[in-house]
Amino acid sequence: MNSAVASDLPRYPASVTVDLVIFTLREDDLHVLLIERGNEPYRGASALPGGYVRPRESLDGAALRELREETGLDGRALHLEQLGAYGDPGRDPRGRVITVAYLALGPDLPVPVAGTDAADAVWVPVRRALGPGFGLAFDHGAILADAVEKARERLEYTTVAVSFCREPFAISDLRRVYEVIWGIALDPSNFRRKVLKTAGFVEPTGERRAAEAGRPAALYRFGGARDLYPPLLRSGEVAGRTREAVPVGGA
Amino acid sequence: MNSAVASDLPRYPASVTVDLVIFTLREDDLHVLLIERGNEPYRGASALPGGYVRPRESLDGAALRELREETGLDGRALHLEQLGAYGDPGRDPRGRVITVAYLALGPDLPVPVAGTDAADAVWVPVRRALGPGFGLAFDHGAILADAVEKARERLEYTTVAVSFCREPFAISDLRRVYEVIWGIALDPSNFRRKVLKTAGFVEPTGERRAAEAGRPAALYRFGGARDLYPPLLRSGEVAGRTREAVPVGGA
DNA sequence: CCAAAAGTGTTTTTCCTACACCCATGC
DNA sequence: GCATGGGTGTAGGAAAAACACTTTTGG
Repeated sequence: MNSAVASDLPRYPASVTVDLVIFTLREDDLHVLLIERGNEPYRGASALPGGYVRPRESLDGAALRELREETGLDGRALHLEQLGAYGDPGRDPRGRVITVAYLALGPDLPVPVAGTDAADAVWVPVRRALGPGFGLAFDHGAILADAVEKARERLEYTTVAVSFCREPFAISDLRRVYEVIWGIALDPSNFRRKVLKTAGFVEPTGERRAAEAGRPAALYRFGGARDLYPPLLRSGEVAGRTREAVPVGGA
Repeated sequence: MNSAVASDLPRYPASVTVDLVIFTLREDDLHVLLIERGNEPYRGASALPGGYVRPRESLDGAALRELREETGLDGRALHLEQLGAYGDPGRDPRGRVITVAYLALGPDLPVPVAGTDAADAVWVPVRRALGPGFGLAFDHGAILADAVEKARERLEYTTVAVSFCREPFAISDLRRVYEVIWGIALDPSNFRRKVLKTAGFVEPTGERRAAEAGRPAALYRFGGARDLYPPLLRSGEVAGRTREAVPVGGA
């Protein structure tokens, strides 16, 4: 009640964790890194990687550390942003645990290395992780669904799609990111024009890539721009070529 | 280090608070509700209203309760959404306190009533609260700056601007919301067309409002739509009529 | 009548969409 | 050659921007 003052000593002890939603593209499908829980509660169930925020650690710092521990990757190499805080009273049966969820996006990452914390971590197609009968631990299903929607939205207004591509990449690689995450097919020529016209989205390396089939593709690297202006809106879908979208409850 | 498992008992006790950034428009200026701290630390400094999340309370629930306590208003009447979590180790000298910030938007709200928790709460122009020499407590300056940027962004893609208008309102009232928060002048006729063309943004009441000057304005109420598609982008500024923007470090 | 704000109409420009077509490579 | 994906050209349309103009009120 004395909240307007908020100067009493800290009260109502709780634990604070970070949980990571690490997305990558594997075999033209959106995958999320999940670990299998070895202890109660939810023993044997899959969960998002995460852990406690340490006493002298910032939230971002804890997320970076967990990312390094789980994937062996430097967080500065991939896109990392806060999704939001989740703190429903019943979300952890052990007591009051608030978690701060982070969204991480990276190019086709290596299968987690044995010997690390992430020995039991696996890449799971998001479609399957959100499907019926999968049963993610805690409220991680809701967090994952929010993350998918956030990622879709970020593709519209920012250049984060390049985080999924290893440099150098072709325009079609970038297009595939949009198609897989949005679950729709895009017109290759219009997509290309849009990307090239947006200053700072990509810049040519001058190289080309040997073709599996067809003409070799010119290669690009990230151009440094963060925002997409004007945005690349989801509406521009090609009729009749709709991909299967990851089903998520309406935004 | 055992973070991949994350099944140990809760550790590293911390306190969790919610802080509210409550925005309203007063005299064609964006204002934020601030309280004066009566206790250490930061005694005498201004701070965002907020308080501890109680043991059996959700984060959203705590935000709604604080909002009611601070403003006497029902949170369902205004727009309320989570901004994010802030948890740098040094942000509260008393110990480990993580705060979850919320953004609340409402029409010109009454001056807080004496006798409540908010007796010492006042509306402060955001420009002044962020200006030099104001010195908000804790990291509330950073939270406020983030809130301003978030609000600006929300105006582009959603219909939240109506949250600042008391119904029924004129199109020009709505336009003023955009102009004040974005700090730019908009073309009245183009703005009008855009709003009326967007299905569900506003609907006519049939009434008109007596004019202070000029022709009486037709009145509208909210139309129920949440998203703006296509968005109302900030670029559409009228040259030469730039308003003073609230200065905030680049997005 | 004048000032001021509401509201309409119209032209220009910019961007998106659809789709036809050419290019470069492997087989 | 021909299949396959990369890449260019272009016509049509939707929407935003710029701005001239009309309407309705109070003085």
